[in-house]
Amino acid sequence: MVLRRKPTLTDVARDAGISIATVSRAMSQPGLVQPETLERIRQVAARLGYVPNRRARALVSGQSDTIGVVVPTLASPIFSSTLQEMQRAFAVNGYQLLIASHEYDASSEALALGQLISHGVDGLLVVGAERPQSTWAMIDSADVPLVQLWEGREGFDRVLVDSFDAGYRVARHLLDMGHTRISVICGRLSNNDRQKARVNGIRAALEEQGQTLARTQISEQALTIAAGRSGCMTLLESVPRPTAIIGTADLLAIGAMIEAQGRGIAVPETMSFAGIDNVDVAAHLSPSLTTVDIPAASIGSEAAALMLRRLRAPEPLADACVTLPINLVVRHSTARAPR
Amino acid sequence: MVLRRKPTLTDVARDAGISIATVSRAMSQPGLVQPETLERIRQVAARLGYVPNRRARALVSGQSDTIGVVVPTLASPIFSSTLQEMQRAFAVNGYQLLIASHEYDASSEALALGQLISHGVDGLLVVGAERPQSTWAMIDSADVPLVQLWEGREGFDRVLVDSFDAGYRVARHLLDMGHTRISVICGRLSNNDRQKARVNGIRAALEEQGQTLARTQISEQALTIAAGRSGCMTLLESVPRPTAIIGTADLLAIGAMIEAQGRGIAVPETMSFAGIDNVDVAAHLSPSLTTVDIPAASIGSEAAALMLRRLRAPEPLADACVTLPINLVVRHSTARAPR
DNA sequence: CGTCGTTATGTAAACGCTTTCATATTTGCA
DNA sequence: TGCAAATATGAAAGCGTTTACATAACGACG
Repeated sequence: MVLRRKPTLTDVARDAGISIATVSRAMSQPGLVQPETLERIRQVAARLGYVPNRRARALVSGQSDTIGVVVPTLASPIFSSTLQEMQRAFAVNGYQLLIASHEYDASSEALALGQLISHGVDGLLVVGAERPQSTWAMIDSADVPLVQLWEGREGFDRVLVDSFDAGYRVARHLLDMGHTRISVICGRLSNNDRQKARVNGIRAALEEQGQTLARTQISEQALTIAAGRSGCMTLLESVPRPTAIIGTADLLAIGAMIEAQGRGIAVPETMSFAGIDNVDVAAHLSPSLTTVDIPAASIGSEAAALMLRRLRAPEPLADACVTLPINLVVRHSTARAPR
Repeated sequence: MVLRRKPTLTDVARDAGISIATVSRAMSQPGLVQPETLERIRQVAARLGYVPNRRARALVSGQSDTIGVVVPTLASPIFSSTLQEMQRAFAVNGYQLLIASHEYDASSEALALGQLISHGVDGLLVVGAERPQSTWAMIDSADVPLVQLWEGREGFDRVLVDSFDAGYRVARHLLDMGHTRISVICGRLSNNDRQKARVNGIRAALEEQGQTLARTQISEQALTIAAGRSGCMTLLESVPRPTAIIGTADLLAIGAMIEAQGRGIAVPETMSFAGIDNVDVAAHLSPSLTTVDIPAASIGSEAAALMLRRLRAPEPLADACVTLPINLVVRHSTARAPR
């Protein structure tokens, strides 16, 4: 009784003694077929286990009900929550997400984008604006709606978060507390304009106070807790020792703080620690981590909303630009600088 | 100069003064066309910005180079790392991942699976084996290779992790340390056979020692740190107070431990805490968290390997079953029970 | 009672590609 | 030189849908 081949419109049509056009209409525009015919078709379809083939539908209609997303990595609490929200918003509207990641490698990203385009996605979501000219050219010629996340260039929709400001604010907070020796642990800067902007924001705040951010005050690391620890180890060796360390991602700050505590350094009395992201665990650490809240989930839902709006609009739209607010969350890992 | 329509094989063929069949061959089996013709075709294709349309290719070849994955949630460190590895393994082999999540809702899962199937994925990856008969029927009739993750029923490939044993081992560890009042914070049990198995494992270990696991010793919560805290609050009220709390997910255990510490309870001297998962942060907490390591990333790569093997095999294969080892990681959040 | 909308259904042409089969054209070898 | 085998290309038939366009049946209306 096992069918080797999946039933098609033709199979249903034959069994129902009717033409495939009518069956097709019964599936997509039920109003157009007579109620009793409709009923018969539905029964046959159910009996055969007919499932419409979206590839064929996509081929003729030009719509695939599929959205492509390219993120740097899936293994990050930030991108996870963005994706989670995005997936939810799109699923509700009948879209599936084709997800790719590239581990901060420009050519992997280009490859992934090319594949997604050739899969015929109805829309494309990308993180950041920094990519080779050739990749942009590919996106342009694909003629597919694009929404940029976090950072974005003009000409396409974008959901922005001011990473520079995030860096600026957290640095400013520490400066206001009287810190004059602030060091930074950041993620790999290449192909990561968010990390760059955060560091630049910190630098701007420091320079505003006549301070500088020397190379020796920066440790570039992978984005893990363990890397935060090792970054902290390095920075602790500099003389004079910093009174505050900013991790440009919470995981880095968390690692750094833990490392310092492990060495008997009192946090925040002797040294302050602050991050950016506001990941789940930050609020629960001891001491709880001062950080800048990045609304990762909202980025996902806003981006989805923008994309859906564009997909539904019959004529071309001017590109939209939504900037989401960020907030300094002062907790207990930062305090006035010791004298 | 902007092309409104994407160039097709026909466009390339016309410009190169050649038939579409040859162009098609030039794209997929370059060996079959004369070097100079090939060169000419390549130039025209490049000039036109031709990208093959995979939907059309999929329609005729029956292969979409697309793999569907359905996970309970994207916002979990565990599933994230599984997905990350999976995505990498598949990308290397030219496959794209269509990812859906269902938030532990059976009907959402069925919907997602239906959509993936109708998209014509070449393979399907699912978490767990617990789903309604109708969903299984759909999977069966789709006639698509399936790999099950974490738990799985016979008849399909599966990459297993013994969740029961994970629960058993962590409970056993506490029992061996002399604990007699062990309470549990677990995730929502409905539609989550991993959580169920972990709890059952714990129960089995307890009963082996003549103990029981009463309803009042279990707190069912969402899978977040905050939920772990609130679960801990509840359990602390029971009299006599437990001497050890197991979180059936690290996030729960972490939240619980933090809550207890916040109330001035000495960990592990007065109370022990243990989790399951071995998330990144577990090793870095103070005290570091005793837990059971679940090889989430390996699950992803193993599953991908199984799927790729099946996709490449010309004839049907017997279903494979890989069980990945789990390991109790004893750290500093557990100690002998106080007298 | 013939003409005109309606309404329900059928016919057939795409959509962009792969692939079989047929048709040259070239090469190898007796 | 002749014939088979190998090589390169083309013509055309799908793959499973959607969707004009055509057709048929049926009242309604003048």
